[in-house]
Amino acid sequence: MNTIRIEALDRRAGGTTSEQVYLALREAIVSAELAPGLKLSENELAGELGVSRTPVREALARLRDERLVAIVPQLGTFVTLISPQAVADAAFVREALECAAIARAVSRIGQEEAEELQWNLSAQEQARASGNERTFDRLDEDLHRRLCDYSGHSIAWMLSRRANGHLDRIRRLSLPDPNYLSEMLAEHRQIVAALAAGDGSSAETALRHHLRMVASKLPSLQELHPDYFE
Amino acid sequence: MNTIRIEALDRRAGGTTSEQVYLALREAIVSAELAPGLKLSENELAGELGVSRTPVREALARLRDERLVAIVPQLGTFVTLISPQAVADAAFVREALECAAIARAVSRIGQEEAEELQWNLSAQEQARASGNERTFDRLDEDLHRRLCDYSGHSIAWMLSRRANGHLDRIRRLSLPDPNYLSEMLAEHRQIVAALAAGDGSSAETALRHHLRMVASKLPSLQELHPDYFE
DNA sequence: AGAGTCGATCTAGTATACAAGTATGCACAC
DNA sequence: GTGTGCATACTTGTATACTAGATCGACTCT
Repeated sequence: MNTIRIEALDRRAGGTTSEQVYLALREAIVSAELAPGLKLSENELAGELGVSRTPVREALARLRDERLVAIVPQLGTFVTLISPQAVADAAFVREALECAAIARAVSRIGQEEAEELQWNLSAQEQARASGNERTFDRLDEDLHRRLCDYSGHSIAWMLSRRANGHLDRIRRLSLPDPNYLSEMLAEHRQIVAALAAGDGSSAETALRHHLRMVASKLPSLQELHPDYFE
Repeated sequence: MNTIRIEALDRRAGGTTSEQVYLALREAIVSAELAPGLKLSENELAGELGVSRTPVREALARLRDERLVAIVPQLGTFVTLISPQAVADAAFVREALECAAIARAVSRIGQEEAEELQWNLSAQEQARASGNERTFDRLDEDLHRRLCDYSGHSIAWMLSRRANGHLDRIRRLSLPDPNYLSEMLAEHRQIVAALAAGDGSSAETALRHHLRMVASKLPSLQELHPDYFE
């Protein structure tokens, strides 16, 4: 394993050490700082992060559930290569869960919720204009989480996120594309507009289209980073 | 914690100790052998099962993700009470995932798959006739897993199962009801018949109805076991 | 020179030891 | 009798030690 640059954890921060390690590792993997295919070592990670193997193991176990790492007993732990099948799976799951959620959310959106969505879109516009990719990405997640929450089943977002590791990597790799942010923002606007108009069917269609757009970036990324893929 | 009767693990069995412990504990919780609300102790569980705390902790962490236990630091681990919200969440997730799966599966069902489904139904009929609830339950799971697998996204079943802890408990508590098996079997037949006929829309409707039937048992069970519920 | 074997050095899985925090119950003061 | 406070026995979280197995390289024998 090459040296990694995961910043030292702030152990005073909320939550347990395991949680901190999990968040740090997930971010490192999704951002490709820990490249797909890389061999990890519990010992090295523990050393890098200044903790013992125990919380590292707990974090890796969670990441395995998300298919972001593969743990092979007595051999090693590896950052999984981005798998087209896994990307398709993630897209399928998000489509199923989030479309079902938005269908239920449409009748539960009040003025307050509509304003929150609008505020999010405004912030996205600002982030796009200033080229702040990381902020845009967070707002993107926040928007989708809200859509699920408004359905009354926030579990949808938790599961969606948990199944979403491979698709998240695609999204993050797509961020440098100068047109990407504009595309995404336009699609987000469509979804919110349909929701605000109370048109559940259009909202669902727009969301479905949006989710498929993310996955559709796969081929060009596969060309750009062939060693990241299966 | 009262004495529990979890059978000793067969450590020669496949998989890691953690996996064995996870399966044993999940079965114990879903079957209500470990009653909702019960306080668990990592130490006692480890002693009962003849292993150390480490694999017990890994198993409990997975069960927490399924909302089957709640872990409170420095206080204790508890079998969660069955929560109507969690049951509704599980039903929502299964509906979203499995209905999306069956919609895709319908065009992928060949003769071989149809025969497998029919074989499963026959076995269910036998299990019902002989009153073998446990076998019926396993065949029930097998049927739903197959429906997901045939969609090409077996992840749907993995997630469905992971989100399904509370609903599984409802199903298991419903098994003693003498009419329950017949009802479920009839609904399974409807789903498979629609699939075999290539009628995706009917299959989806039948599956949706079927999943809602399970959740609809909640009120009567709540009356029967008031201490199991929130 | 080439092939096979043994060993050093990794790995993750498991067991045990230690640390920090909470609830409980008993002793003691009022 | 009642209330307060501390000691104790728990809890989970983290760190460390040990086990079994796999890989790879060097060395020996043919």
